Amino acid sequence: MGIEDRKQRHKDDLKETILRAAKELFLEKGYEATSMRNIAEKIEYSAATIYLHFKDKNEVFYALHKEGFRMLVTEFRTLENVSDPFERLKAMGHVYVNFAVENPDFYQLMFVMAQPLEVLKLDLTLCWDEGDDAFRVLLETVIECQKLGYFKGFEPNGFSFMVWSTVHGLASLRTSGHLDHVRQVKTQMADINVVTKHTMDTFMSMMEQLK
Amino acid sequence: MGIEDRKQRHKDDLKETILRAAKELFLEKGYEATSMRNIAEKIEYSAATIYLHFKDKNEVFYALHKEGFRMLVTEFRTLENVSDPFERLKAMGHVYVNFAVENPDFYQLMFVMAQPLEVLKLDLTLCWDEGDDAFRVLLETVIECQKLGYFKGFEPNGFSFMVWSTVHGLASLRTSGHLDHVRQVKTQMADINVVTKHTMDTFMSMMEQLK
DNA sequence: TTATTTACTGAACACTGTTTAGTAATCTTG
DNA sequence: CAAGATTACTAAACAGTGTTCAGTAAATAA
Repeated sequence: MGIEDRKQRHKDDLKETILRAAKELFLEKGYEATSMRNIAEKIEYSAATIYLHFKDKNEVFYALHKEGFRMLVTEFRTLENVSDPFERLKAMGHVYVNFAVENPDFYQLMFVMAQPLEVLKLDLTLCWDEGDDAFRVLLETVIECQKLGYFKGFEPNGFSFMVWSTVHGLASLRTSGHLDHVRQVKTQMADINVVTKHTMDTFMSMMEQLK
Repeated sequence: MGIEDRKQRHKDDLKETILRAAKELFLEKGYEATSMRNIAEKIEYSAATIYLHFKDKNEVFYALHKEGFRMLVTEFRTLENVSDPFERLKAMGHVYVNFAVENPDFYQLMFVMAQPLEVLKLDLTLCWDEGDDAFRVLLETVIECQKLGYFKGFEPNGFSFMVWSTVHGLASLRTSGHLDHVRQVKTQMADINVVTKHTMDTFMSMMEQLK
């Protein structure tokens, strides 16, 4: 029995071990399809043990939610050395959509799923700190662009929300499969990556014309 | 074969009764939280009976999915008498977002949830006919706008995908609560409806400048 | 040495979607 | 009319779910 085997080995941070296993399973099979027993089995503990470290399945979810934002913000940080703010804005768009495509479950976790109300109210400041960071980076980039003459006459908050909507909308339609469906039925475009890029490029060149 | 007709009618009645009950429960408690037994209980049949009319829970879902699109397309049709295509495009945006705000579960059902792959492959043409209709209406409006000099030099498919992304992104961030969260933390805007409208107006006036 | 705390688990509870074997009632046919 | 076939339906079971809780063995403290 695996449980007996495990007792022979020494234990370090069990909470972290649970998160690593949960992350792997979530990214592999999705949130709904991963059971607490699956996670427990993977780390050779009983399911009940997870409840000693996390209130419920949602709390495991939110720990990873936070980690997802750290990943995204880290990727955004690598763009800090792109000096031209409009080029940076374009790069941010691509990083955002690529992140969604490469980590669809994390993306779902972070931006698509509606937050259960209790957690939203209690952890409001806690669990979205990194998300707010990401928005702040966007807003600052928009303001920088405006200093260079882009988006003249637009209120920066509204403009940032609009950019976020477009990029998030594209990421969401892309990862849900709806974009691909309409591509197949309505267009002659070769594959989903072409459509994604084409849509993004259309938006970027639209913004470029607002110089 | 009047008797055959009557039998078929009775069968259709029950199928419709199931859908009405499922719709009420889905809109009230959401898809995941509604069980087949819940639906059965509501109409005072056994759960197994539902499986005589629908292959599985997903098929109930897709029947309503289709109905949601019929509702949205119906709302779009009322805009056909708006003669100016750019005004019509703006109105479509508002109808779309309002639909999402007023029917968040239907919206989730139609645009947010990732389609289970089997159904996507089998029912591809069937279950999204109305969705494709909605996209076609958008595409035609974009083309009409271009005839009036808007969006010059943009490929209409890509432009339509971009418009859809933005409007869907706004609807999705709005209904998930993320938009409201960032509003609270980052802006001084009064309430979520103001932000939603402001974001939409920003996008519309951006498009207007492409004349 | 004894008492207490810690770390963990097996089993149970109340659910879930789905299948199947079976039952009554109705319809068809000899 | 009687017997067989068809229909409409269901109770019960299966294998799974998230979660709780009583209980246990080991480590630590008194």
